[in-house]
Amino acid sequence: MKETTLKEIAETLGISITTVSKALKNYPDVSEKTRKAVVALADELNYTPNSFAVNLRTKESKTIGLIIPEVVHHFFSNVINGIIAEAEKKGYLVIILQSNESLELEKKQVALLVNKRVDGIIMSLSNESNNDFHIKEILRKEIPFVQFDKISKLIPSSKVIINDQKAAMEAVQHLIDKGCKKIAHIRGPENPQNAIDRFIGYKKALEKNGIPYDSKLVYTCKNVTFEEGVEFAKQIVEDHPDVDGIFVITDLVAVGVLAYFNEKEIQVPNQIAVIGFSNWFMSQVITPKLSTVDQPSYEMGVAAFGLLLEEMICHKDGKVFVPRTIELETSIIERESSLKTK
Amino acid sequence: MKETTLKEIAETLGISITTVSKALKNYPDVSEKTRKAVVALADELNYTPNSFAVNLRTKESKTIGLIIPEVVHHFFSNVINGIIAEAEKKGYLVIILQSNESLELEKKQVALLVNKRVDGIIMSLSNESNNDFHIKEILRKEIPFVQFDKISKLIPSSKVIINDQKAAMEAVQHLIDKGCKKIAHIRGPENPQNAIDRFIGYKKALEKNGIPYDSKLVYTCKNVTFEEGVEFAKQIVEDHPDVDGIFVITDLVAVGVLAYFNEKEIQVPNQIAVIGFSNWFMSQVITPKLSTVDQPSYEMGVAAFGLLLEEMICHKDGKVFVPRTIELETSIIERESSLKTK
DNA sequence: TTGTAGGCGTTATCAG
DNA sequence: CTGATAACGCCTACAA
Repeated sequence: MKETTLKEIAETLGISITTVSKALKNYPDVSEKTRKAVVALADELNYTPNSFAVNLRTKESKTIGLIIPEVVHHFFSNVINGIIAEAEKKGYLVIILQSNESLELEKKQVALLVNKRVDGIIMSLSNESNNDFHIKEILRKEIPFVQFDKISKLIPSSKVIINDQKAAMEAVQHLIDKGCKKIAHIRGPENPQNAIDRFIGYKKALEKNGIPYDSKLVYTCKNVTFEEGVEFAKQIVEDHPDVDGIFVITDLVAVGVLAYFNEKEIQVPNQIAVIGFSNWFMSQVITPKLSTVDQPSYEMGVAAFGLLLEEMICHKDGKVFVPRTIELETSIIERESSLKTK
Repeated sequence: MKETTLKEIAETLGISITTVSKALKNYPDVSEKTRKAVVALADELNYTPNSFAVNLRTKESKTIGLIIPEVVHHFFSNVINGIIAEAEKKGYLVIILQSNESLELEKKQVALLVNKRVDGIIMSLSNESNNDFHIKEILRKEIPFVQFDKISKLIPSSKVIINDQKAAMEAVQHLIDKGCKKIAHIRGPENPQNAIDRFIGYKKALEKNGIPYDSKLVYTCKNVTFEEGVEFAKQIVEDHPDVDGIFVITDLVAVGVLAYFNEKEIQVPNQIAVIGFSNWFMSQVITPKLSTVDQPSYEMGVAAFGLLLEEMICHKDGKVFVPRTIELETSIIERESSLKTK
């Protein structure tokens, strides 16, 4: 299917390409008559500018890249949703890549996007990733860049985050308020900032309430899976039969914990209360319904694109952009799994 | 950040752009000596071809578009995953758009992708969409095109589907085998082909087993939500207290049904057995665990990209491509919600 | 073996 | 008001 070009319109109308281009872009210095003729013919031939050529001229692709660790993930798919919705409103399309929590893949994907000359990149780091060269390279190339969720504090870019420490503290405080005396923590991997911060929040909450911290009560996920939740739940009741509360890094793992307790008929919340993190849809439909920390995922996507857009505009105008950090509010969602009745 | 170009390399080396280009693409007619010099300098300057220029020359963007009704959806996010993984392997990037089940949005998005000159489009139609002009336009423009899941049979393109009729028949047969005598069906909206086919499968299964079809036992979702599941469950027990089995269009709605039954302490499966469709992750962690039809979502994505790639290659070579349909197998997953004990 | 020239389709500058 | 010309960066006949 041949596409119509400016040249064709110009030739059939017997005028120059320049004039056609101007007419279609409503330049003031085109006579009304020729403008109308051009527009009419363009409509008739269904003319649309060749975006490849426009890209080359303007050095813009009106496309951004998004790299996330996992697509099949309630939190991330909500973020994706926020980003693509907002991007589309502003005339940008979004290329999505999944790093699979692999640093190697992530590096390749950054290279792919840089190569593609996307106008900007939004990213949540893989668990393996940190202050690495490939990320610095994005900044060095002056490509507008926003981090969200799993960020590296060392990278001076805009960020969209929540206050993981505070949220975790509130979650643990919630358990304490409900009467828990000995609280275990199933934490995320060593490296990601949010796992670290939630762990710190857990410790701070204990400290604040005069509960001694015991490192034996902390269990560390490798892959943050349902299965790990099942396994750690088992270990916790075996190792520490007197644990009466668990703060879990994320809902998926917490659901594994509940599954084990259901199977073993361990009473939740009365014997052990459980609170998760993220407020997955799933959490409100399982039995018992899971208490959790609500994290505004869609809004994070919207905010991330907003920051990126600001930076892309500055970049285009040759202005200096000062990175900003947006911190969104979280809230405790109180459900059955933490409502002790005694 | 200025990018290095062929021109720069040529100038610093005092040779022509052509030679540089050839050297980098391993043309045979370049002396080993100059080739090495060029490659060395290119490496040093970190040269990568400007993809905008390459796009313009080759008329290829190595990018495909994907339009789906919902991103935050266990089935679709798995398909996305399959598509982007496979695409990346073959050197393609994927732009994702969400139609939100809106025909209007879908039309705009098709236009966006066509405009962007993606090399191909993969799509699952919105519920409102059918044999519409914007889809025909894709074919008219000879853009490689693959439909999956929610397809229009009238559009002559490649397709990746499951046999919804057969799968639904098997699901209902499963309920009958477990002893259900009066089976209700919560179906999807009127328009989408898969809702129609699952409904037909339901009827056929009844017929095959000599159970009279009763249109009053069929409830039609508008938006296919959890809430509709709750509401229809309520209606079903009120309208037909003797219903002993329900076949539900998809797991999300079925989970709503279970939630209502749990709340009202209606025994599942003994009083009413329930079977869903799609095998969401959620289905295996709720109580009771939901029986369902497993649908190979990741594989659908892989297959869809595979067909698209074939077509894109033919298209580039100017060969004729004959659309193909790949039908993937489904299977019944038997869990607690259909395991009557009497 | 190397280089020249033209073109992909659009946009911007500048002269008429 | 209109148009010629160059440029974006790369690719590829074709000529030298």
